[in-house]
Amino acid sequence: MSMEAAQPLIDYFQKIVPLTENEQQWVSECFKPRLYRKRQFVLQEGDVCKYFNFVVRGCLRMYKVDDKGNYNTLQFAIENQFITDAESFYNQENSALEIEVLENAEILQISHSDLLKLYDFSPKFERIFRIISQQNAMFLQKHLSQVLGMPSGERYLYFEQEYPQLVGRLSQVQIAGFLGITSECFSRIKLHIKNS
Amino acid sequence: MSMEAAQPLIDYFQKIVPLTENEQQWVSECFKPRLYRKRQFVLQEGDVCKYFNFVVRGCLRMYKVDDKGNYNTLQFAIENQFITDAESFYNQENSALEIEVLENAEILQISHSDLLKLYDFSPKFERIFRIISQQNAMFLQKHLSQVLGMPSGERYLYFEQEYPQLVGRLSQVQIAGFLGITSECFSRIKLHIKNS
DNA sequence: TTTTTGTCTTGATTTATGTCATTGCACAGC
DNA sequence: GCTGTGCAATGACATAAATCAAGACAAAAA
Repeated sequence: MSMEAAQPLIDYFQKIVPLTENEQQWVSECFKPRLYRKRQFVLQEGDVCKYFNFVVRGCLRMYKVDDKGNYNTLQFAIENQFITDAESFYNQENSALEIEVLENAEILQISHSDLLKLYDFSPKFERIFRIISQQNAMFLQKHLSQVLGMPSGERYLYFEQEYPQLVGRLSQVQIAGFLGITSECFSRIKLHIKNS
Repeated sequence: MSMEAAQPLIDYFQKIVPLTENEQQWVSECFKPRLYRKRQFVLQEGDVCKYFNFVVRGCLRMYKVDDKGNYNTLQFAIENQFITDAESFYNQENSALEIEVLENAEILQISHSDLLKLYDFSPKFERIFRIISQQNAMFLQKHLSQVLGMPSGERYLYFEQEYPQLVGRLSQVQIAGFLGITSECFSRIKLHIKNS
């Protein structure tokens, strides 16, 4: 694959720390582009999460299926976002989650061992992935604080406000799974809020 | 304060990456020990989270108070654990959360600017805090996947299994706040599970 | 000792949400 | 044109959980 496949990711990194030609070269070599179609899986339950994923284009979701078959969604990812089961990837152990493609997607993937090589090649990558991990933790912390104990009406408003670019792109069922409510409940809340 | 105040933290770091004498010295100087009494606050809503906190001894919780006055708890922290409002600390903006001391505690605190100095002093600290951030993200991801859409019975079992060392140390109200349920519900669930 | 305080339990009731079933609609494929 | 498919809306009903209230109990304070 040509060098420019990794360009969106290199641009992303450069906003954090400028990279030398050589470092950019390493990024291009370590991150492999891959195309996925809608409904395919980047990660399936029981498998090890082999790659740290960067979305160049498309849309994905990561969720846990519970006993009743509900899709409890932890995260969506669109252009210029990362999506990875942190626990499975860093510990290289079997995952309890799935990552599914919602819209045909182009992904840049780095393996665990290649990421370790990248860290050793330049401390800049340590910094970049420290910051990415921090941002990931911030996102999870914010989301947790919103869904924990909040009534469904507030969760709906929070989603609309926090992720306006996702509202038109996802189905109600998908958003509901992210907020920990059913799609029927979601539908009723929408009606209730418009009327108030 | 004497040099050995930071020793538990240095030991913690050494398990990730061995440190030179000089690096240990920097840790001792950047992290300031502070004593807190039960019911005091390390962070109050509306303030900026000035410090990244490491618990040497004691017990703390971080929570968001909602409209109804519930304590929606994101995290507990005991010996050898970190507790910080990531969003407020990294962005140095006002916090929506509080960090409260549940048992008299000894904390090691580093300011945001001192942490940046530490990063610039040695890339080892980039690595250490990358790994700490990863662990934090893993914890949050796991907790989110458990409380999102899971019935209260399963949340209870999950807590007992995942945090046995906390069960005897926290009150039911405190655990319930972490699981996103009321203490009455928690009490009934306990009864129900023993009988089955 | 008695009082106070906090925690847990238990019951009665209300409320929010889930569940199940049905309908309508838009869209893709034949 | 149909026909299937997926998604959203809505109604009827069931159920889980919150709420409100009371009482038991233990530990700490007076």
